[in-house]
Formats: sequence, C-alpha cells, structure tokens
Amino acid sequence: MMDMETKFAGLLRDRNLKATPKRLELLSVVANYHTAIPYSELQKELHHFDRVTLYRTINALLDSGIIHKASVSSDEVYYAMCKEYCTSECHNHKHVHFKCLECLEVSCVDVTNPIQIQIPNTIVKQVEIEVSGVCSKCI
Amino acid sequence: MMDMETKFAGLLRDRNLKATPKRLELLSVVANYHTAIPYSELQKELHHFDRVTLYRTINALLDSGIIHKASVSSDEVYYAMCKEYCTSECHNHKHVHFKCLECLEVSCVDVTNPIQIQIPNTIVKQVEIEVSGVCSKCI
DNA sequence: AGAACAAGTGCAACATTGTTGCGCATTGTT
DNA sequence: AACAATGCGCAACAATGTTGCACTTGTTCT
Repeated sequence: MMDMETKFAGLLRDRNLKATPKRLELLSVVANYHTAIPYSELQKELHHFDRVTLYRTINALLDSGIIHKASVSSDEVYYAMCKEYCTSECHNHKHVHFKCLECLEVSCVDVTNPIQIQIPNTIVKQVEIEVSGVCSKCI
Repeated sequence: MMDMETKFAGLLRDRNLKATPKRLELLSVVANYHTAIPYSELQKELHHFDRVTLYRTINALLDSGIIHKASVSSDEVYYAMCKEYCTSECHNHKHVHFKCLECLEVSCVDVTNPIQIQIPNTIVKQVEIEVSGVCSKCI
C-alpha cells in the first residue's frame, strides 16, 4: 500500500503544485489530526514555519481543493482534508460540518441522503451546512 | 404606525441596552439595506463612527439577538436584522442565507418546510445553512 | 547526474481587524 | 436637575492578511 507521503505528493503534483517538505508536513498534520484541525493548532504544530509560509501553504491547498475550510459558528477556522476530488472552482462535499459545543471538536459528517434545497427563481450551486450540538463522547 | 426609530429603541430597551443615536443609526442602516449588508458597506455608511465603536456596537447587537451574522463561503461578513425574537443564547432562524455569485448580494430566505438534520449518536442544537448560486435578477 | 527554469520560502514591511483600558459624555431613572 | 450605569472616542497593542523581493528548492530535460 502506498504510504501517506507518496499519496500527498501525488495529490500535489496532480494540481501542478510542487511536493515540498513543508506542504507534505502540513498535509500530514491535517490528515493525522482526528478531526478538523483548528488554525491555532496548525500554528502550534508548525511553529517552525514562517507565518507567511503557513498562510500561503494553506491558501494553495485550499485553492487547489486538497483541503477545505470549516468555520462553524464563526469563531475559529478549521481545516480538513477533502475526501472527494475537489478543484478550486468546486468544492463538492457530501458532508456537513458538526461542531460539538462541549469539546469544541469539529468533524466532517457524511450524510446518507443528500440534502436538497430549492429556492424559487434561483439557481442553487452550492450548499454548506454547519451543525452544532453535542457529540457522542460528550453526551 | 410606530416609526422605525421608536421600534428600534424598543428592541434595545427590551434587552437593557440604551437607545443611543449611534445604535439607532446603525440599526436603521442595516434595516434599510435591501439585503444583508456587508461589513465594508457598514463601515462606509458609518465612517463617522470610531472603529472601536462600530466594533462594539455590532457585537452588542449580535449578542443581544437584534442582528445576526451571515458569512457565506467565508469571505466577507454580512449582517441582517433578526426577524424572530432572538437572544444571546439562541439565534433561532428559520431561514437560510443565499449568496448570489454574480452580484454578490446576500439575502435571508425563508424556508417553508423546516430542514431536519439528524446525526447518529449526537444531539443537534443548531443548523446553519449557507447557499450560493445565482439570484433571480442575475439569471 | 547536472543545468535551467519555474515555483516555493523567509524576511521585512505594511494594512486591516480584533481587543482592552481609561476618561469623558450620554441615557434612563429618581 | 442630579445620579448611576452605560456608551463612546482615543490610544495602544495583538493577531492576522497581504505583498514584494531575494534566495532556495523541486522538477524537467538533456
């Protein structure tokens, strides 16, 4: 089986991004974090990154659809790997973001039956759903 | 019929906030804007406010549930009046936020049939839905 | 394997926004 | 009218966003 690093390098090269050590490290941190990782945690784990490098690396990965952002209830920003193949134009997720109000963990939850939302006289292109509540561990 | 200013003063006093000219002016700007107002527009219309005053006024009104925030697709932040009676603990909206990708307007759209989301083994407390697409004017 | 080119990174610098403290001004009340 | 609680402007600092530029590194081509 292909190891993580090889897989990440492939993801990067597919999008014409160079597979640099910084990017591979950031991806490994994001991927190994059990849930969506808060920005502050990324900073902590990657404190040896220059602030600007962290900023640009995150942006590059967001733009190219390798990671995605989840900002539930407008406090801190969280990042997680994209599961499906996403591009800069279209982040296509069949999941919702769930934030536990107790432990503050944010996770991506797959939804079985796709959520249909129709708004009269409009074309709906993208739907983002952010749910907050209490997770199984905190009940 | 009660004029706007009197109505706004009532909203404020209900929540033990003083009905100051600044707050009344901000509320009138938010209420008279045809859709959800972007922060930059608030700044523009209220450039005679001190930066900190704008910040604290917005926060006070958010906290007390007189206005609410809509941040669709994580770019600029938008504000709109709360239609139902909200409190700091519970913003209770039966609407979704719709952002037109063409004209960039954000509006609150009422949904007729409430959206039910269930996640196994969790307690769902709040659901926020942000939709983007093309509005009727831009089709 | 090495050269050449395109892309990535660190540093410096500046802009914007968030946040707090404090003294003065204003509102709502007695 | 006067008092107390709250709101407001100013100053100051922190955090983050953003850009330019010089140096380094990954990738490709030979």
